[in-house]
Amino acid sequence: MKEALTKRQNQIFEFIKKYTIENHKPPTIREICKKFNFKSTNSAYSVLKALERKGYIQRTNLKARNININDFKLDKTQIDLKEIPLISTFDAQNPLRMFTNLNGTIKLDMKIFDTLPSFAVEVTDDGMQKDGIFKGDIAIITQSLEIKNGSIVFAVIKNEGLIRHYKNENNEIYLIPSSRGYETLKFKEGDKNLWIGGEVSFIIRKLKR
Amino acid sequence: MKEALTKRQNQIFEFIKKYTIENHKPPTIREICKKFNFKSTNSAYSVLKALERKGYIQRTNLKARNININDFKLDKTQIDLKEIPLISTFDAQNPLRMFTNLNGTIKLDMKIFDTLPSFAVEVTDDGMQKDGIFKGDIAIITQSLEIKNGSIVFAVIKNEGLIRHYKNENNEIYLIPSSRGYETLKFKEGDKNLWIGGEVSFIIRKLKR
DNA sequence: CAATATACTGAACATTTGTTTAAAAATCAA
DNA sequence: TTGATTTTTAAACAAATGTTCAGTATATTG
Repeated sequence: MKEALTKRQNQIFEFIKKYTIENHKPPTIREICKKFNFKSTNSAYSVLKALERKGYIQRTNLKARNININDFKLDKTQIDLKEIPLISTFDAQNPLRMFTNLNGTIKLDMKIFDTLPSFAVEVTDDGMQKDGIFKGDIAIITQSLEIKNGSIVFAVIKNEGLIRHYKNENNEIYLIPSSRGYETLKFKEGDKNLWIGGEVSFIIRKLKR
Repeated sequence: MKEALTKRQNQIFEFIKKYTIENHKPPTIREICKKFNFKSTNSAYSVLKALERKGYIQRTNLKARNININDFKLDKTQIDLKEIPLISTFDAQNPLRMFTNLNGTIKLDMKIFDTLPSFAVEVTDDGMQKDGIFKGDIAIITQSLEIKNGSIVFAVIKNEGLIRHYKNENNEIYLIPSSRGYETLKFKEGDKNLWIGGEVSFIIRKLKR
């Protein structure tokens, strides 16, 4: 169990968490000072040292904005929402166009959906049923640079969107379903007809009715 | 419509997004240089200027780690949101007690979660895997007066919570799993050891990692 | 072709940001 | 009360980080 925080330490810790969630980066020491009307940077600095000693944050000396919050994902006090587009039209050749013709947006509670999602899309077939992903589910997609083999991705092929397992081998991209009755698709890397939107980070399914 | 990015600009833009997602803060210019083996900070710097001019990022002069990705804007309005408790202890004899010892709350966007949910609970076993409900999923429960046979319900038996199919026949309540290896449970109607919390209206599953 | 944008290097410079030291006041527990 | 810890101020310094200028090379476009 971590050592308890003083009132001031907790105030500053909460501020750091809130700032980080809202701004996608931690505050500088001087920004903390401004928030709490500190006249000296050492006011905030010494509290940071205490927070680090007690195990709430980790820092690297001399690096700007280098407060790393421990157990960031277990945080239950913060309520923060991110609004992401729900896309409904698909265009592999021009992915940006998909974001101009939306089916509205969804607000997600970042306490639960904690991977900086990029957009949402409705699952259009049962090709991944074996993985518990069904037609009609809403898939939350997180864009990432490197996608590992085996990851479940959202792919756009021409004007169709699909959820499939991803495999890249010898510059060939395979989109592999998990259920029978669906074909594995094969593409050359760089094929303009294929756009990998990102990894599926969450599934939301409506059950009732 | 945003102006298209060059290959290099896109590489760097993707790197910034990935870094930000993984580190909860944007990279410094020198960190970008290191990633791409640039010898001069201006190599990255000039690309940042291009990304800003094309509307993909926003920056503030002279601030460390001040790349703001335009897609990542958080929304703080609370319209159409409902906050529900996430329960983690179970007590069939005294259900109200479960709501005093919470594991926090979740905010749901009522555009998606549109059935007046009552509370949320983590799925504790794989007894409903055939229905695509896995251990670790978050189940959103909606209380309702009439529960039809076949509905998927959240039931509390003594001090344990379960997701099962519901069946009421001849004043006997059956809790039926969908996967092999799990037993059907049978109760007399009115049994104090059983509390039906409501129907499962949504399932949220984290996939990545 | 010329003009323009992109992609980089190199070196200095400016500003922000983190760090240290010294000290005073406030708080809290023994 | 006494002593330890916390909180805060103040000032100077060190390091990181962003910015600018000058220049080369390559591709792209009209």
